[in-house]
Amino acid sequence: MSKLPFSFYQNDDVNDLAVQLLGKRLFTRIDGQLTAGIIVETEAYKGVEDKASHAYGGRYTDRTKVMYENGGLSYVYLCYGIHHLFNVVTAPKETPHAVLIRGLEPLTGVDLMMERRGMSVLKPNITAGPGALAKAMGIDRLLNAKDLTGEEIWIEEAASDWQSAEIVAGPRIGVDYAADHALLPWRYYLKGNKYVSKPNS
DNA sequence: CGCCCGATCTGCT
DNA sequence: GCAGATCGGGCGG
Repeated sequence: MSKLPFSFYQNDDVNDLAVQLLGKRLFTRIDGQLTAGIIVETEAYKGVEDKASHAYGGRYTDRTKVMYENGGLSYVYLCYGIHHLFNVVTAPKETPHAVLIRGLEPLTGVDLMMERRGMSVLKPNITAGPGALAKAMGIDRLLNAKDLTGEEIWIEEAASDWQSAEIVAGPRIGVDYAADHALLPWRYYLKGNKYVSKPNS
C-alpha cells in the first residue's frame, strides 16, 4: 500500500497534477467492497480563471465550496440529472483547482463493477468516461468532500510499468460553452489505452 | 419561485 | 448520428 499523501495534492499547478495522476490507482471501499482502477484519462479545471470551471469568476456556492478547500478532497456532483462525476480537489486552500477523472482501466473488483453497470460481458465502456467510471466504482454524492487519504476513497502510487506510458494532450470534452477556453489542451490521456473515453481529439 | 441547461451515456436509426 | 433521460444548481424576477 502506497497511498498518495496530503502533500501530493497541494501542488498549485493543476495541469502538472493532472498529468501526474495518469497511471495512478483509484480505490473505493464501499460497504466493505473494494474496487480499483488505473487512471488513464484526466482533465484540469483551473479555478477562478477557467471559464469551464464551476469556480470560474470566484463562484462560491454549496456545491462548489469544496473546491476552495485544501487539495486532497473529492468533489462529486450530479451532471445532466443522471451521472455523478468525480474530481480531485487540488492546490492549497482558497485556490479552487480540480482534476476530473475521465477514464479508468479496471484492476480490482471487476465483477462488482460489471454488476453496478448492469453488464454481463466486460467491455471497455465499463469505465471509459466520467459518468461510467463513477457508477462502476460506486461513487455518488455521498462520496463528495471526502478526504482522499481516508478509508472510503483514495489514490495509490502507480505501478512501475505504468510510469513510462506515453501521454497525449488535447482539448477538453463537453466544454464548448467555455468560449475561448474550450480549446485549451488540458485533457490528458495514455496513448492507445482502451479505457480512454474518446480515442481522438 | 420558476426557468434553463449542463465537465454524459445509451439505445435506436 | 442523434434524441431522450432526469434533476439540482444557478440565476433572474
